[in-house]
Amino acid sequence: MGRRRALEYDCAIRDVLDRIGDAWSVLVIMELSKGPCRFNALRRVIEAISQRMLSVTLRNLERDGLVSRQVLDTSPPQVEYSLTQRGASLHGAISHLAHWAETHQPGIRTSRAAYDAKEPIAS
Amino acid sequence: MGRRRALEYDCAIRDVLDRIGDAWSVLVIMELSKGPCRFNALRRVIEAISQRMLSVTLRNLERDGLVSRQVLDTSPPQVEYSLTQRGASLHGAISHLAHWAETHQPGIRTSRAAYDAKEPIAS
DNA sequence: CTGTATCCTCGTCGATACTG
DNA sequence: CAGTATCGACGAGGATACAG
Repeated sequence: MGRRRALEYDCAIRDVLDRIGDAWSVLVIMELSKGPCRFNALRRVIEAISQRMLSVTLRNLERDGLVSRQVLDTSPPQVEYSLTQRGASLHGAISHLAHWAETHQPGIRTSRAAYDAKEPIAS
Repeated sequence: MGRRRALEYDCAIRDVLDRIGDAWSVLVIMELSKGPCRFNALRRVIEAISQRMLSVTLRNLERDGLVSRQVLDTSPPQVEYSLTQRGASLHGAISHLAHWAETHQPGIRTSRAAYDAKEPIAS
């Protein structure tokens, strides 16, 4: 799955990062945390995602029991995705990290700018 | 910097995940949280990492002000890396996620096994 | 010891076309 | 509407060689 396993070192955290470290999983989780959503509705909200990646991302999340997939018996058939309890729990944990990120983002941006200023693109 | 930016959507959290979502940053932070460490010492601890990736990872962490680089005036010259306060703070946030991971890993493994059992490798 | 530069492989993802 | 299959392009990263 994805990139080569780093080590046995800290399996648990790596498992999670392998899942949410990718570009889209977090966005999907964030969106689903607002409530259930159908496939194409998600596509519209997360504009930049390709059909393939949304499909892959949802399947992986479902596989880990973070998202549940409910086929609605309508015509044409619709599929509704929603966070499971575990998914909601992960959303909470992510929020914690997101809070850290928001708190420290200004400082990080400053650090980056300072660093880049000293190492001028090295052409 | 890795992959294409997803969206403006949730910049802060994406910034962090772009940094720690990769295979090595978390391991480096974990290791440095135990105390300062030199380049090759890190290499030995994180066996699977290539020289190049350790270098790249450390530089990125330094750029974000998460790790500080201290050149020791010895012969031959040595370089000691350590977590900054911000880095230590991030380590705390990661630990929170790691705790979630450890708590839920058994359930996730179970879910995966159940899922995979239903979708037999499709060869 | 602590890196950087180059090359090359291999996985990842977007585009496209097609199915239920 | 909700996907899957195939293909091709791109880029991350390992190996290696070299530099300070």
